[in-house]
Amino acid sequence: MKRPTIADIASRAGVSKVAVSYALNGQPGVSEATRARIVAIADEIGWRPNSAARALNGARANCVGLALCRPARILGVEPFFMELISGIEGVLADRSYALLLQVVTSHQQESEVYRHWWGESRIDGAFLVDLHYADARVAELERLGMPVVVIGHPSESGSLSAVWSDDGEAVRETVGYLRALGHHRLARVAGLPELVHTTVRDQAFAQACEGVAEHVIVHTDYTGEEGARATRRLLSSPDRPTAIVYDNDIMAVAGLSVAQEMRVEVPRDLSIVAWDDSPLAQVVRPPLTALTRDIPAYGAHAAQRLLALISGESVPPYQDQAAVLTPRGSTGPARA
Amino acid sequence: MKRPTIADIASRAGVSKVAVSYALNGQPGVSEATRARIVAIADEIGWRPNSAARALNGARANCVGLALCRPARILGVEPFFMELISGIEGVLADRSYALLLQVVTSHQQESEVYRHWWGESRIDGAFLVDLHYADARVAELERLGMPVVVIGHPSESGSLSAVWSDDGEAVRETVGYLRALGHHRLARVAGLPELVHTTVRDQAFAQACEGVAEHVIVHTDYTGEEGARATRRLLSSPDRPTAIVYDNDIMAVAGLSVAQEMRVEVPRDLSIVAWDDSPLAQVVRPPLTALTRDIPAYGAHAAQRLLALISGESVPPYQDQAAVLTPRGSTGPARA
DNA sequence: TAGAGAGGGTTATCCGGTTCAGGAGAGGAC
DNA sequence: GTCCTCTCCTGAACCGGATAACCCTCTCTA
Repeated sequence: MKRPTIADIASRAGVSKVAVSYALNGQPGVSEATRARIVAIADEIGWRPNSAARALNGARANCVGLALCRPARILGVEPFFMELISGIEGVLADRSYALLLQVVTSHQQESEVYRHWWGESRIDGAFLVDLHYADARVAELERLGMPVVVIGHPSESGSLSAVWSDDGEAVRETVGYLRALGHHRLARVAGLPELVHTTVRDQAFAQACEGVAEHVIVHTDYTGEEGARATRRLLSSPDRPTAIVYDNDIMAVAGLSVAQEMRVEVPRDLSIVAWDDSPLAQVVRPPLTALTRDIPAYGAHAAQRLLALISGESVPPYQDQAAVLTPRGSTGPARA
Repeated sequence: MKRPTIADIASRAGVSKVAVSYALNGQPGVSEATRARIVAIADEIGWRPNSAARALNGARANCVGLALCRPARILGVEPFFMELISGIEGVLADRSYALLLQVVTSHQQESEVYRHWWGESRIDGAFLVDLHYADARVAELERLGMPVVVIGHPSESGSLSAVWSDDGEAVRETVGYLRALGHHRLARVAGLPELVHTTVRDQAFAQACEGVAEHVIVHTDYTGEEGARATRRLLSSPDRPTAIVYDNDIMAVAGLSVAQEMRVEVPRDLSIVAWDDSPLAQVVRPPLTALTRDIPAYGAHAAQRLLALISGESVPPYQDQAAVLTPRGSTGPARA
């Protein structure tokens, strides 16, 4: 009934605990014959190393942490995090690392969670997402001295390693495409203004439009309701935009619905672009032109860096591929 | 630099390790004055109990596991799991339990993950979701003797505790509602047929329609594409249904788009109901009538049961509230 | 004033591994 | 025959807490 320990194996094999430890860890100090015998016994009785006992010897916890600070109702809707997590885990699983997850409601709580996990030796490192400007979490994590990979722009990640992608490039590609289609009045329905990547996109958007197109930016909380409200306001203005770029797909879908409800035909009267592609973008009519990126790969890269960091390597900022535009039915030439 | 231990506190306070242990755990054996002094020192130097050391004493790992066996692209789209997870964590966090998460690609892998975690004393218990008929995982987990709460129908959960909701009731309410609106040809676009809850809903649907309405059931993999394809086929048949019930919201949205693309007006020519409400259901035009349930609460209940199970209590199956119908613009009277 | 009992601490041991400092025995060189 | 080296293995200590058992010092009671 009790879980077998190396002591059990040792007594069965007629050797000491130490020999068993060496044998099972592939260390020198035992003959091949003895090693084989020990391994066979371990297999037979289904031995697994007790992670706590290992961790107690200053070894790693073989676990990394991720705390997400977003309300449940937004987390559920945004495919981003689930895809990111599954990408992260693909890498972790290969190295038998586990992922400790917690959903929190404030940055302060988030810092606390990390402090606890680290203090209790539960994790060897962590990811930090949704970077803000002058983010208190960065300082806090630097103070802890814990290996951390920031998934976000390196300009704000302090001394922490960062994995990021150039959103500016994607914005420029999008604006260029819309301009080529003849659009001169562009709008951007953006996410939370305090997030670094929102500002990065905002600035790139404003810059790309500079002198060649009128532009307006509206900030929201990523929910469909706010996306709908923003769209309604934009489409009600006398010089309404002929193209809108949304910061996520749920808002883009909401915007599409608002357009239809206002008898604004897409893409004839209005072009729509969604940031982050997803099945959702493809099932609506017309299917949404989207900024596609491989989010699981993004997560995988971050996980690789974190593991490298944990094993003592130094990890320079890593720039992942920028999102690319996938044109579909929701964008078309501007009406003359 | 090194993490403080109770030995550090002990030497500072001029007492033994044991006194510190008693003091910090609120056990009798130390005077209030000493306790206060020790707690103050612990606070000051930022002591946290080493979880590994605690776990080594036969104590709990203070951690439970959840392995999800669905492809990333489906996990991302389905708000269900994220909401479930955040509900689970609300309860866990209160008792400083952590959640170990892993996304796997097969049931076999899933069983393995649980075996490893349990064998390594990483977790004290686990959740089992997406129950199949004659599910091998149930037998496997029973064999492990690990506390497990199945989130699914108790008829298939063997000796494991179950938390479930009566999908049959929700189906009957929906069919009743559609019939009252005058619908006589109903369709159900269902999820994976091997899942227990799919069959439960299928049977309840067939039974509720028995003798009072024609009905057809199509199975899919929950993706928008298959939802769209199923809808297209249904709407192309000569005696096409006047109402369709979808097993998730992404398929319902896809179905709505297909209807619009085929010039089938919703709700005039076709009523649509989505299982599981979400912001998505509310942002499309018309907003979708949905079967609403409090998924975070569902997860919270499961977590409460799991913690009870871990602390040795016996936990009878718990039936959560059934989903309730939230009528919106996508359902209306059948045309004469 | 001895004895009982309670309060407040301590020492020793354990949990399941890892690691370090040897030690026994075989084999080789001189 | 002696000394040295190398292989293979062992005892003991340790990681950071929890816990059982015991001990000392008061205080209260008979």
